[in-house]
Amino acid sequence: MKTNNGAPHVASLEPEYRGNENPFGAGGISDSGVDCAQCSLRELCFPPNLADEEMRNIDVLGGKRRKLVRGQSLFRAGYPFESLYVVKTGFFKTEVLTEDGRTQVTSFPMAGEILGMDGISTEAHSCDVIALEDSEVCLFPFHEIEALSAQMSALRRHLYKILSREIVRNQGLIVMLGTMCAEERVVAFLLNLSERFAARGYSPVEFHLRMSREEISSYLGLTIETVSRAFSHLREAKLIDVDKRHIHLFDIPGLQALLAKPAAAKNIFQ
Amino acid sequence: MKTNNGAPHVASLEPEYRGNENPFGAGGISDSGVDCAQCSLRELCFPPNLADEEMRNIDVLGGKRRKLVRGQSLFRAGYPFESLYVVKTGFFKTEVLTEDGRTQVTSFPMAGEILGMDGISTEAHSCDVIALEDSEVCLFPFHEIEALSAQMSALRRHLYKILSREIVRNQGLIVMLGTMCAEERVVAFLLNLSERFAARGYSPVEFHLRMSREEISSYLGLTIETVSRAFSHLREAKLIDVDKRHIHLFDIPGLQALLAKPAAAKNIFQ
DNA sequence: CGCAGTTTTGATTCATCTCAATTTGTGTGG
DNA sequence: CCACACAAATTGAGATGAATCAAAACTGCG
Repeated sequence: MKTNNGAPHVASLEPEYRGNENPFGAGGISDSGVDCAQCSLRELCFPPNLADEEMRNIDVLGGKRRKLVRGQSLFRAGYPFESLYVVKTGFFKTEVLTEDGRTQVTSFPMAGEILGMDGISTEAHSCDVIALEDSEVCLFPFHEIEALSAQMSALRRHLYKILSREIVRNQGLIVMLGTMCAEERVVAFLLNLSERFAARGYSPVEFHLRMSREEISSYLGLTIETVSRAFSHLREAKLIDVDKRHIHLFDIPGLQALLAKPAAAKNIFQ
Repeated sequence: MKTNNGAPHVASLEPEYRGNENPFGAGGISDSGVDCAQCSLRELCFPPNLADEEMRNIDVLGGKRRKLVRGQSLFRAGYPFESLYVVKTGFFKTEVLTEDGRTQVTSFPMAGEILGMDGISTEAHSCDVIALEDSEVCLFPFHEIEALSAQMSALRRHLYKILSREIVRNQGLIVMLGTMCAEERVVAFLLNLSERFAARGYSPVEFHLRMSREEISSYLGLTIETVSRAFSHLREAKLIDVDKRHIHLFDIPGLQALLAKPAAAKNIFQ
């Protein structure tokens, strides 16, 4: 985890690939002899310590990729579930839609994160996934993963863990929405992005937001104006600098401290 | 799904079992030759259409049960993950605890629902599970399930689906917390309980709350007072009757209608 | 350069929280 | 069985944080 403090190095997950406007279907899928064993995201996609032979199985599995242009959807709610996806480059949002017409952004997946797990349950997706910038995903047809997981216990356990990790991640979001005030939510959001950039070798203190205020506010269960005011207030407090979508965190411990004094002080006596 | 409308039949999930005050450890686990094939919860626990032979495998797996008295914890955050559990009788709450000392109830599991899936990811639990009344769970040591799932594709797929279903369930909670106002949350909570009682053959219109107002308000991200006022308001509107923990839903379509007109009307133009 | 969309900022309203008091329910011991 | 204390739930009044409404500033794009 290098930090790149100071230097004007902005975290950049700019897409390596361009073009491909095909909005749907199998279009946009390439099969370009991908080598998962060499992939820098390997430890995010797969269980550690695989034997060479096992890794070859996975190469067969993960031979396909799909490119998406900004704004394009990877899948939408109701689409039949076919694959899991790993973000190779770029940035996405997932948006949940309910029967009664409500909509909420529930995550902002980035490189190495897995998409599509919602679909396993009913064999249809329950959310939209949309690229926030030109992006690329690796495609893993689920029936193939599933079959391979019969023989490869490491893969099977990894799948169980990935699904469970998503459950725990969502629990964190639930607690945020249920217990934090507006400014705390914004801080939690920034610190979460910071950590995830850091884990990928980018600066945890300076980065570019790929999502609009609207998308942030949806994710945080707030209005655009409240998010904007929270940013301004944090800037006045010299904790961050915000210039449009460019974020600079001046004082991460200070930001963390804002989260550490919750109204849940009552719990001390439990 | 029988409805039992009208009749003064109150949903009763009273425990069949009593006693056993052992607060922890292996205490309270019985091995009483359970027969999963005959269990009325079978279709909730296991994949459908298992061959007899496969069902015998599962019987071996699920031979253990654990009884809990009201207030006792099945596990707590930080405990090493060992088993998945299925609620046999009774009622629970799951409570998530964050590093910064926040707490929130995230579900109220009842008969047939599965507990412990949060632990797979890190091999330690991330929440507390506490019995709201004297209860009993069936115990499935995860390493045994996991091993059996190598041979039994139906079980393996069922596990993937169960984990995915929990992800989707949490998404619903996220949208509720992110988009609904206080009264809507309370209505959503009541309708959710109603459906789950109905699915178990109990009355969907008349039931007893096992949880306190405090626990409800934590789950809904509100204060006790706001929940209480919402109950009173719904009673004044003749949609429900509330008497302490006894709930009677007079007008389910009317309640559903309260959820159908969200602030997300703006989305019409997207 | 101008126009549409996005973001910020300000003024006001409103929903929910907070604080406080009352009611109701529950358990205990005389 | 009743009196009492204690906990849970309701209700009211007032404070406040976030939403809403409105306008200005900024950005990007043709």
